Amino acid sequence: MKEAAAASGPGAAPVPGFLAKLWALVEDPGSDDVIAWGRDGQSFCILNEQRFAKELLPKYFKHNNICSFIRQLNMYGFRKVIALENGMITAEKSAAIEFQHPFFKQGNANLLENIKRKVSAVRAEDLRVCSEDLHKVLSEVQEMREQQNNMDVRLASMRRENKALWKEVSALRQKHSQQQKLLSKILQFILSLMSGNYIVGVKRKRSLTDATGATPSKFSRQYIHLPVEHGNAVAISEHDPNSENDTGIIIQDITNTVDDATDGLLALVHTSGSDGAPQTAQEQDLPVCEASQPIELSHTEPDCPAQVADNPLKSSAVGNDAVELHSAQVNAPEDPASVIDSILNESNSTTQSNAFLEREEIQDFLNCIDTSLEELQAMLSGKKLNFGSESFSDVSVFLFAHFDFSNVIIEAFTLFLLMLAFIP
Amino acid sequence: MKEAAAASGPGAAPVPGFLAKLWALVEDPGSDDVIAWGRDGQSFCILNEQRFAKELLPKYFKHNNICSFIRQLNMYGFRKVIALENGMITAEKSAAIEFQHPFFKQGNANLLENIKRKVSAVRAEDLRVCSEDLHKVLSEVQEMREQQNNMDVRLASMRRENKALWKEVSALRQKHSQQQKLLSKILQFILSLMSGNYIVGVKRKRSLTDATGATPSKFSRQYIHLPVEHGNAVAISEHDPNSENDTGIIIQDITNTVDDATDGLLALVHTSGSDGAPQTAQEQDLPVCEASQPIELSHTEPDCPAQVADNPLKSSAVGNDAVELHSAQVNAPEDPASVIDSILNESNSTTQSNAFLEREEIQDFLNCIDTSLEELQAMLSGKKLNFGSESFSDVSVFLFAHFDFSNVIIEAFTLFLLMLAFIP
Amino acid sequence: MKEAAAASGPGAAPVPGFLAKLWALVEDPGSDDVIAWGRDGQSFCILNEQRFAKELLPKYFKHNNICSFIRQLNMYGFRKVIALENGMITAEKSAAIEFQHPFFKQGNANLLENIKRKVSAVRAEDLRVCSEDLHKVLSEVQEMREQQNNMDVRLASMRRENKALWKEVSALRQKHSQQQKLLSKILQFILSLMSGNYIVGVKRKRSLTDATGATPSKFSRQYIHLPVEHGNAVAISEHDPNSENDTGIIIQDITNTVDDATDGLLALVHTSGSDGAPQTAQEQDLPVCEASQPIELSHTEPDCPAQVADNPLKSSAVGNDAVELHSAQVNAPEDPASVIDSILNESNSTTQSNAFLEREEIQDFLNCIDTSLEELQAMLSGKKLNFGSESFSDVSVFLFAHFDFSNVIIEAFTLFLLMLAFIP
DNA sequence: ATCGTTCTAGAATATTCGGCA
DNA sequence: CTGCCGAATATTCTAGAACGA
Repeated sequence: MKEAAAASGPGAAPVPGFLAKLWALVEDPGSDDVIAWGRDGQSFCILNEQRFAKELLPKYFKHNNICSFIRQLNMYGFRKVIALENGMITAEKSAAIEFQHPFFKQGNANLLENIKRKVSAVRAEDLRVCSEDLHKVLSEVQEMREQQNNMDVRLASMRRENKALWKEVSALRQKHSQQQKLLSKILQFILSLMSGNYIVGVKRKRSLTDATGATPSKFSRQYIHLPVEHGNAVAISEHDPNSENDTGIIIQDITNTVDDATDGLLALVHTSGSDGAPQTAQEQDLPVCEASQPIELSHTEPDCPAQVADNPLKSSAVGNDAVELHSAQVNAPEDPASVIDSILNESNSTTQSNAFLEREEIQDFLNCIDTSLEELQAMLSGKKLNFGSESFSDVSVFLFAHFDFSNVIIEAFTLFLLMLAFIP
Repeated sequence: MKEAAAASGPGAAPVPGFLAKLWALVEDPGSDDVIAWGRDGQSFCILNEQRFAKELLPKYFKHNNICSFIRQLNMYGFRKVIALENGMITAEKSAAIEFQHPFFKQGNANLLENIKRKVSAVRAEDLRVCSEDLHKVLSEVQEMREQQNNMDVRLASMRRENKALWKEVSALRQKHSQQQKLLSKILQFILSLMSGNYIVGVKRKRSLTDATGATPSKFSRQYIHLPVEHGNAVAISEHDPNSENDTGIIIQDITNTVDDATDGLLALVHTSGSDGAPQTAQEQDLPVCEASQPIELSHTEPDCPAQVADNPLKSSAVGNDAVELHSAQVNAPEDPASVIDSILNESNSTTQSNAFLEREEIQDFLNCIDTSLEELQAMLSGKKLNFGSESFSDVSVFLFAHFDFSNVIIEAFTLFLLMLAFIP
Repeated sequence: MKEAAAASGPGAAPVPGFLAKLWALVEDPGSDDVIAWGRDGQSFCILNEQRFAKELLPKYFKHNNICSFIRQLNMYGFRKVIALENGMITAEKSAAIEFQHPFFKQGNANLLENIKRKVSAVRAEDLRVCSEDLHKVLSEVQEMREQQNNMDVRLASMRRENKALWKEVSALRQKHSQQQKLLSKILQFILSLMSGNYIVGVKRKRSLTDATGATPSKFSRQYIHLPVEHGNAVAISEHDPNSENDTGIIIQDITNTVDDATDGLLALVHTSGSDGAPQTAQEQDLPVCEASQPIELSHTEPDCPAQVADNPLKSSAVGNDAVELHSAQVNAPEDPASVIDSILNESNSTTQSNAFLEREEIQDFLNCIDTSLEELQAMLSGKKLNFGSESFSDVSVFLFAHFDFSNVIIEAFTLFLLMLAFIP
């Protein structure tokens, strides 16, 4: 009877107790009135539920509950066969219970081993899908959120970095601008030096001529002008479409930052006291305006102390003419000293208008030069030139009183003149 | 019987049929042997399952299945009371089935309305949870999406910023390079000045020698080289490949494009007439081109009018030697003028190689100095020095024909020679 | 009879009980007078509602309510067939009830499985919504994930870019610093030149005095040195609030802080003692400090040598004091020679080492010069030259001891002296 | 750890009720 | 008014889960 499981023999699949018992129950001819094979052995029927539960079940199982039995059936995949007459209200006794399973066929006990007990793996579908996916999504979202925050932080840090970079670049640009200005000044200086040379040369000729006894007064201004102008003029004003600068040799660098307003300030203070020697002082401002327009920063530094080196000119004694001349000229950009001065000063980096030399200033300068030369000529020609130590001293002072190179030339020239004077 | 539900009256909570029937069943004294109140009316018991199912159930429900009945009980929240004696296998048949519910108490029919049928609470729960979570997730996702877009924007803006930064840096680099070149040139200039100083000494000697009446043709090229070129500077037009400017003093600053390595070219053309002759001044414009290109503007200004002032050097008569010499030489690096020229030209926009002076050049320079000194020595030691007026004029030309500093030296030397000549 | 459902066999679609029972009812020939196939088996008709409900329904269902039956029919998608004669109010009682369904055709029991019971759209809705939303969320999340990764990549690339930018900026800063130093040197040089000019003037006085009969031999090289240096050294110390530099010609370059808009301050104070008075030289280093500190990169360039050379200026009387001073001082930037020297040297500190002259080389050069001069001296002294040999030699030394421009002046000055000497 | 038992729940269908167009 | 439908409940079948062996 209960050999179903045992009969399967050793090595065979151990058919669960329930199946074995069920097989035995159904097979047992003695209980056919209670439970028996159904339609051609394709299913089995419990004909008398009452008796089955109370009489048979306890013999095979630990209970007399048909519910438990049915539960087992379901657990093993058996399905109830729905009878048409089920619905009958007046059904009464005929309520037979019929179950079937693909592998529970009369005469095929060997199929039993294919019947497997269900292990809760079904319910997955809906909830699993839903909840699972949902949880997956949730975790994923959380992960992404973290990632996002992370990225946020990185982005912020990069932002800061970038700001710093901008500051750096701005500073660099400013520095560059500063340097450029300096360079420009130096170049101007050198050029003015060179041009000054020329002028001197030209003038010398004249001077010579004049010295010979000509009419110094004839020197038309323009005449001298030209070369001179030319000399400097070398620095020319080409109009930049941007029109930011229009004169002189301009090396302009307009950068972006307003900040750069800072300037190197170089003040030249000359205080040379020399006996009896006239001093020539000359100063000028070289306001270098730089139009800078920063992107966002806007602190303009008014650090430019517009420091004007004043020269008290306590000149005196002989040669004051020269002094006068000197004093007469202002803003002569070509004067190396002033150029240097401006280079050093350069603090006037106010707003825009990188006004180097205004054309008028240049004009003034040129005029100045002319005047100076004329007077020099006059002096030299109408002189008796006795070189006493004093006059000499005067000349020497004149000679070295200036800082710039053009003076050197002038000095040389002067010496030459003196020499000429000496030569009988 | 079935008034349980109906009896509750109108307006009252409509107690479900099952509860009403159950109440009636339990209350019915006639069925107390099958179903009745349990422990003090706190629960009810089915004393005879068999009879209850087959006899009573059909009277109240459309089935005779105790399972269905129990299902309903569970559906309404009734719980089975586990009897101790239940576990016994051989327990007497009287194994009663006992159920209880908080609101199913004997004598308290009014509580029944509190008993609610579970309507797939599970499903509702699940759905609720699902939907809830889902909406949570949705909102979260949406939030993240916004955040992401936000970040996207920020990133893009930073990207733009970075590009601008690159441009800036590039511009700065270029500007720097430009400056470096300029600096290099200036340095070269200064160095050449220094060396020129010496060299001039050498040259002077030769000039003197020649002036003596010797063989002008002996003028070694290099020797004279310097001064001459210098003198006339011999208008040098260096052709900038970019050809934007080729004359005049040009200091060009083209920032933006790295490639164009454009250079400021500064050509100086000096044409000085020889002795006694008035000098023709010739001026040229000094177009200052500044191409400053901000980040995006890209106007390359070809404003440099390639103005080439050529001076056919119609010099003549005396001193033509110098002239000839002049024409002969070009680009002697030691010549200050040429150095300046190159500074201004700056066409050497090679890579970085802020090529100042190559070591060999310096060596040459040193050698030059040595030679100069030696020659100077020689000259000084064996002197006869007779200066003719011609030679003088020549010298004067020589003296002023040049613009650079070396001229100063030359002039000084010349003066010295003159002096020597004067001294009996 | 009961085969409707059962007959479907195992694995077949389990036709719902209602459909099976309905099929059975309609098919059953015994009930054809109550319910039977309609128009050619395309539908079925309930011919006698009363008898059908009261006699047949209970046999198949748990009710005798034709409404419930019809409800089920509707539930399964059956539609009532409206008979034309239905509209008649006085239509005979025999008004049959006719229903039809696309898959309920006589002779095609196999189609039954296609008939689906309508499920409370609610549940479906919920599920659908759930699933729908879930999938939406899923796809969205996925999309965002991609986007995030994308952004991640971009961010990383920008990060790299930024690093490169930092490097660039750093390099630029360094380059700038280098240039600044160079410029500073050049400026110093020029200034020293100018001041040298002055000094020369002073010296001239001395020279004259000396030449008059003093002890020229006292002029040691160093001696001359001092004044010169001093000349520039005048360069004065203005106190920059930033206190980073406090002396001399200062060109300061502070990059990092935008605000501090530090200023290069270059103060030149010339204090030239009057004739015969010793000059006080004072020099200081011009430390150019560049404090650059990026946010995260932390390469602090130790470019700031915090080198403060102070010269207590114990200048005094004539001569040797100066010598002492001299020996005491090294690397006096104000000395043109040293300035140039430093300029040239400075290349070593840069990156690529635009190797100029090595300090030793320069030294060699100087020595060379000295030697040459000595020899020259010797030669000259052995001459008949009217000069006091000594004084001349001295002058020569003076003449060639320096390479810089001040020499030009010095030379001129020397010439002048010579001239004086010549003039009877 | 699998299986068995029991209680409970899920799910589909069934029945009923009520509403709507 | 009635066919159709939503909703609540009922019935049935099956499954989940706890617990014990």
